[in-house]
Amino acid sequence: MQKARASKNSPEQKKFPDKLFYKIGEVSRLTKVESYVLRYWETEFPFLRPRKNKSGQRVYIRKDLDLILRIKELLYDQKYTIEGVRLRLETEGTREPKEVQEDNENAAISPGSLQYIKNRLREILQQF
Amino acid sequence: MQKARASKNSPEQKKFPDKLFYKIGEVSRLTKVESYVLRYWETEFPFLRPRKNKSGQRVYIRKDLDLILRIKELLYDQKYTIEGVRLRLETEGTREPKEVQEDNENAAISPGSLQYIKNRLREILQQF
DNA sequence: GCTAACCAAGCTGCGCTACGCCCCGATTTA
DNA sequence: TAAATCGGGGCGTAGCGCAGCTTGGTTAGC
Repeated sequence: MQKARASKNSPEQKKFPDKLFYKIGEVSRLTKVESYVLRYWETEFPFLRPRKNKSGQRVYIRKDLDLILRIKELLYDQKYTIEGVRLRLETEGTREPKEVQEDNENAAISPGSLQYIKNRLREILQQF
Repeated sequence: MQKARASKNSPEQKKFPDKLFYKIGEVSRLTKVESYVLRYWETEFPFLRPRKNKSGQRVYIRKDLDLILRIKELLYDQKYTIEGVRLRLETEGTREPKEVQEDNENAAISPGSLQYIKNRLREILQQF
């Protein structure tokens, strides 16, 4: 009952101070991701491109923070590659979980024929 | 109506020749994964460890082929890291083990000979 | 004086890949 | 039937290339 995957109004949202803009240092502290990693991610994720102010400093907004946390989770917890994260986040709006039900194990001898079994037995014996 | 009969051999299943054992070269051809990659995966995925026959050659079974295709999809399509695939497959296996129903289709075979063959089969399988 | 920007170069280890030797099984020869 | 030959796998391991940071150097704003 505690958490339901950090959505729009989850209590976890509270941990970010209520301000409109964040500089890279703040973002780094809040998300526990080093500044240089944030700068690097920018080169890898086209959808993580904060604006810059007059003097060229990055200006992050709340949405960026959520995105950063999501990337962090996919990369470090779920262990996707950067490309995997990119793929996944780009197609995330497309809600299609693709539930592929695994087949059961039908490995063994099922068809009811003595001849069938004997053939398989020979096959096995050839292994030796 | 016809689904009752088609359950065991779904269309996808047909792509593998119907045999019990495969050598690494065959597996490589069937799954389109190089032999040396298969050997490498063995060092990374504890659940992909084919038996070896007397001469030390790997002996894969059908279940391994399915597993290999699954790994391939996670690695190359979804772009997980190897560790990510491992995590995912290890927790995925914690589903329902699915009770295996068996031995009720043997009516046509004379009970005596079937039992003999099964015993012999087990005996052989122990050799691996 | 701290923080940020940019760029280049360096580092680590993941995920193969190449290499050299060995063995199996089919065919030939005796 | 056995022995000999031989080519196409199969084996394990060392080496390699690049993904993903990480560091260092320099310049500039608050």
